[in-house]
Amino acid sequence: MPKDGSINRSRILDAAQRLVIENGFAATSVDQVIREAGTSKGAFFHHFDSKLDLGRALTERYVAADIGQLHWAMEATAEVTDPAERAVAFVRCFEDAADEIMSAQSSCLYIAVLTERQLVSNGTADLITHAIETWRADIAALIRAAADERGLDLDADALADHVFVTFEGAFLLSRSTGKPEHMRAQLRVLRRMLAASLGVED
Amino acid sequence: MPKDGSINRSRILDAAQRLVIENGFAATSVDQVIREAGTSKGAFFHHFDSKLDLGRALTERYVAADIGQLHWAMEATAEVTDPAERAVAFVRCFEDAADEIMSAQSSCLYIAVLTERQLVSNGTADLITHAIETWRADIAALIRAAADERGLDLDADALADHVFVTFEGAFLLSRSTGKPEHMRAQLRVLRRMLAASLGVED
DNA sequence: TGTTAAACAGACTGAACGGTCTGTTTGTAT
DNA sequence: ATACAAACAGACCGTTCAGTCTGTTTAACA
Repeated sequence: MPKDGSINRSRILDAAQRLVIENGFAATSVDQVIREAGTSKGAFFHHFDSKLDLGRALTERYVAADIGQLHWAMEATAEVTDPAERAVAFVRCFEDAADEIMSAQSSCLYIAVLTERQLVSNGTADLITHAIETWRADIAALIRAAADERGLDLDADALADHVFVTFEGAFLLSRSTGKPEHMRAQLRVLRRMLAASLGVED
Repeated sequence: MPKDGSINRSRILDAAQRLVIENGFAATSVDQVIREAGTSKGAFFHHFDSKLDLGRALTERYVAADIGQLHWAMEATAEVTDPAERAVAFVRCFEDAADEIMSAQSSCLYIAVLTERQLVSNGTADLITHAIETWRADIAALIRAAADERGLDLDADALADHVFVTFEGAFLLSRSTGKPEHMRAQLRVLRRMLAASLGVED
């Protein structure tokens, strides 16, 4: 048996993720990735069939981490029994973590992937859609419960999707202005608007 | 004097805009653009110094149209005297126009531009930031007036930015899922949350 | 300790890229 | 008519790209 290739594979993915988020997918070359990862062409094409396959693998890993964050915030607010209050607390989780998130990554991989037509039409975007639907299902369940309890009439699915929308929109706003603090501000706006919509006072 | 080059220049910009929004900037080649525009390399580099210069020109034109839409919606709601109600009506303008917007363009040029590092660091992103700030100023003025009248404590600038955030986030949501109807749904969510925040009843 | 197959290195290739250059067309002003 | 400069066409060039190919290294197991 040979040596463990997963370490090198991870290094390639790490380097590629940084480069793709910063420069875009098409603007990132395989040579750049292997240079940054300190490896070779042979290693790269041993682990990935093609550059598009790298994009898919990159997205797969990113989606898993993304869904991990969803579950983390859900568990962190499990103690809050009232669903409306929990929904607000859920958003507050990310608001509190916003600065940390933005220092770890200046933008989001999803934006780079969804920009590239090749990745959208080869099924990589479907992985992102799966993440979106997972977030939607969990959050909409909270919102539906809150709406039932409080007799509110609202589109739970669309409201749930607005969390994703706020994240991605705020990433773009931060990227354009060069001000990462927009993420925190936008999550705060979302939380306060959500609280107002669900009738939760601050 | 020679013939009018602005027609050809516009055709190049039109073709480039479609291709860049659909495929991304780096993934769009100059040859593709001139083929689609039915012109030549000579014409292209007569009108634009480089591919990056095309990106800048593309963004300049797009920003002008974007600010045009802002002004259109402001004028269309000029009759509404109450600032809070006008802010809600302003969002409703775009909600009503959502399907039309999405059939004209499946995504937003800003996303493609902000994905590309070269365009962010060469100043093209600053043009987008100018659009963002123009929207912010106009909308925040409405919100501040509404907040004053109704004694509300809220971050008018961040709330105003959330319109941009919702647009861009919804573009990405639509792009990933392949469902343009998300734009309308997200603008509806924004309108209803904004109404709840400002104390405007539907 | 020799065998084996995965892991890796790096020179190489053909195609595609952005950009250049030379020459031709176009319309207007004289 | 002719001069002229902007508008345009397309062959061409050096570079970079994704991907290939040949050979070497690595570590578990017989």
